[in-house]
Amino acid sequence: MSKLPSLKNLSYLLALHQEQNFNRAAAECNVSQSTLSSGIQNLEEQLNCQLIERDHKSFLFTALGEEVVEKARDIISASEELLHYAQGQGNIMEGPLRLGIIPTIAPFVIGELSKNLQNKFPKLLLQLSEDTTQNLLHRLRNGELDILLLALPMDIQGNQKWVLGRDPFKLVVHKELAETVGEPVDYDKLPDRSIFLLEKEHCMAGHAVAACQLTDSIKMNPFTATSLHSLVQMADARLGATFIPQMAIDRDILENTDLVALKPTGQEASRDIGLVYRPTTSRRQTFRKVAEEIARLLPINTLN
Amino acid sequence: MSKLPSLKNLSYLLALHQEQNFNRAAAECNVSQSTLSSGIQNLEEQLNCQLIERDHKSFLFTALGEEVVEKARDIISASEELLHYAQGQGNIMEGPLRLGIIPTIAPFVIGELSKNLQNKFPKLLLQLSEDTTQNLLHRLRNGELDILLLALPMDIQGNQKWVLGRDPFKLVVHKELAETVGEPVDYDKLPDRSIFLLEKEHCMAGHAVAACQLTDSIKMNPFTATSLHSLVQMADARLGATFIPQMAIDRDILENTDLVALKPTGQEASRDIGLVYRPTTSRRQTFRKVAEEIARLLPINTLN
DNA sequence: TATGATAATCGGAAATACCAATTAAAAATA
DNA sequence: TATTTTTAATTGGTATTTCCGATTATCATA
Repeated sequence: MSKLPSLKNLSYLLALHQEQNFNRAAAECNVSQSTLSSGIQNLEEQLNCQLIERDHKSFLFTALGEEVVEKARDIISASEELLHYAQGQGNIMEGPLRLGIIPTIAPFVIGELSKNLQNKFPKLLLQLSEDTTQNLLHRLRNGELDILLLALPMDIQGNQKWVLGRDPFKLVVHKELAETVGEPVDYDKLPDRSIFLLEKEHCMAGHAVAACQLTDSIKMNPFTATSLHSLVQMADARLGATFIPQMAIDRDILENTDLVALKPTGQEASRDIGLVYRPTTSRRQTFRKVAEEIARLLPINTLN
Repeated sequence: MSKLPSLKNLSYLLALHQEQNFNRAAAECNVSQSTLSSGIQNLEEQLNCQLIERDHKSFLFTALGEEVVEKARDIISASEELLHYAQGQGNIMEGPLRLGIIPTIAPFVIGELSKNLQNKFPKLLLQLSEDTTQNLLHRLRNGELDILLLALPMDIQGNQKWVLGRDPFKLVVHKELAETVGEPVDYDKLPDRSIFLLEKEHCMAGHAVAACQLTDSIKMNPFTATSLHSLVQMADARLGATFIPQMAIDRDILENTDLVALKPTGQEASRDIGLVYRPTTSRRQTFRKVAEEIARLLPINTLN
């Protein structure tokens, strides 16, 4: 049986894949360029296959090389986890935890969440990162993040998830408009193009439309906002109505406005909130405890 | 950041855990005893924790050591998989696949299965192993086996599963008894203590009792058999009736007997057949293709 | 008390990992 | 076009690590 590749060489390969440049990758690994170069050659020899196509000046990862990178990532991160685990004397709630959250959830949970985690697991080092669903999924794949807090349904690619709970949508309008619209909401009473939503990079626009059965309605305004807070300001300026998730209202996003929240049409006008992680992780237990903490903060907790 | 442990030292630890003896473990790894000894010490230093308690003469793995062994196993096997994968130029249906099957399934699928896999994936090296559910689960944990074909429901511990299909139970009686019993079966027409089952090491006894709603019936005979073929012989000798899964009947287990198969009472008198694997595996795609092949051989295929 | 088995330790030899300097080739710039 | 810069591979030498055989220390047991 041939010898296993060394973790060192695998980490060289990962750095090279990330930097796409031998010098920068070598610097990243704190070794000389020649060391990294021969490390890669060594690896190719051991694996008995071509990982990168040399182009005399530059290079390109082969298809096989890309796949080896994927697998190497899992091995390296499992090894890092083993190291942390052992150094923490087996305490799984210790060390860094890199959590990615989408912008329509983050501001309404991170305060309470980090406070609670800090209390219960003082050695856990929560590192938050706010980004769009697509970017977060990419960074999860990279190994740059450990878990993601997303709104579902969503294509989570090869990953696994727990559904933590549900977050109802409310139609938010100026109080002077509330009576005209009624409750539950009758969209026909709203002027055309008077519903404002987030730009489509945010999944919330789609979720709200689907959950509230508003597909292709002429009621939607083509102008889109980039944050829930902007939407609230637009509604407060009587430009129209909008959908705001319950968790934002619970955190007083409507304070100091003249807005009211109405229950939209549709039995279950809500989005699901889920925690997403790589199927190859070996930190399920850690993630699970975090999942429980997050679920307790949601308007409707559906975690087992 | 501290240095990652080397795969070599991790494999020394695994060998030591398996052999529980430095000399044998060293032989296993093809290194000297001193090398293995210092490898372990080295590892403890790097991980900054005690993995084994030295007792001046012998030793014992600490709780933390046991857990590190678990995690190390995953890392080593992921590395071996990477090696195989790369050496096979990325062909996931290549190299050894160690499949464990329980005795009440094995004889009725392995013939067709190995033939079909051989045709479709000639480079796949299927290594079969027949054992009880409990032993198989233990060997899966060990890394001694890759996947298990089991009857469900069953506590599969921390593992993951796919349900491949369903296998109905039939009540098998001598043809001279068939008319008395009727169809669907009226158990009251059977004499007391006339139903024979497998010994309780086999999960099938429990599954049959549950599926056919026979709990604690006085109809059961306390004498138990060790194989389905014995049960068939006993029924053929008019000692009583028994339950036989459809897949066995499909493979002509009743040939050259005077037995008939009757539909038992109960809407869904059947067992589920599932494929079980470690959650940390990185060979899901390979396993999935095997799952599809197995599902095609079952009486009722329920795999997506 | 001797014997055998065990794991740790020690010293030296072999293998390797690493670096700095150099080379070679292409790209960017003058 | 000539020069400079950037890039990865190669080379040769050094430092480090790994490994082995021999030895030691400890215990169980004959």
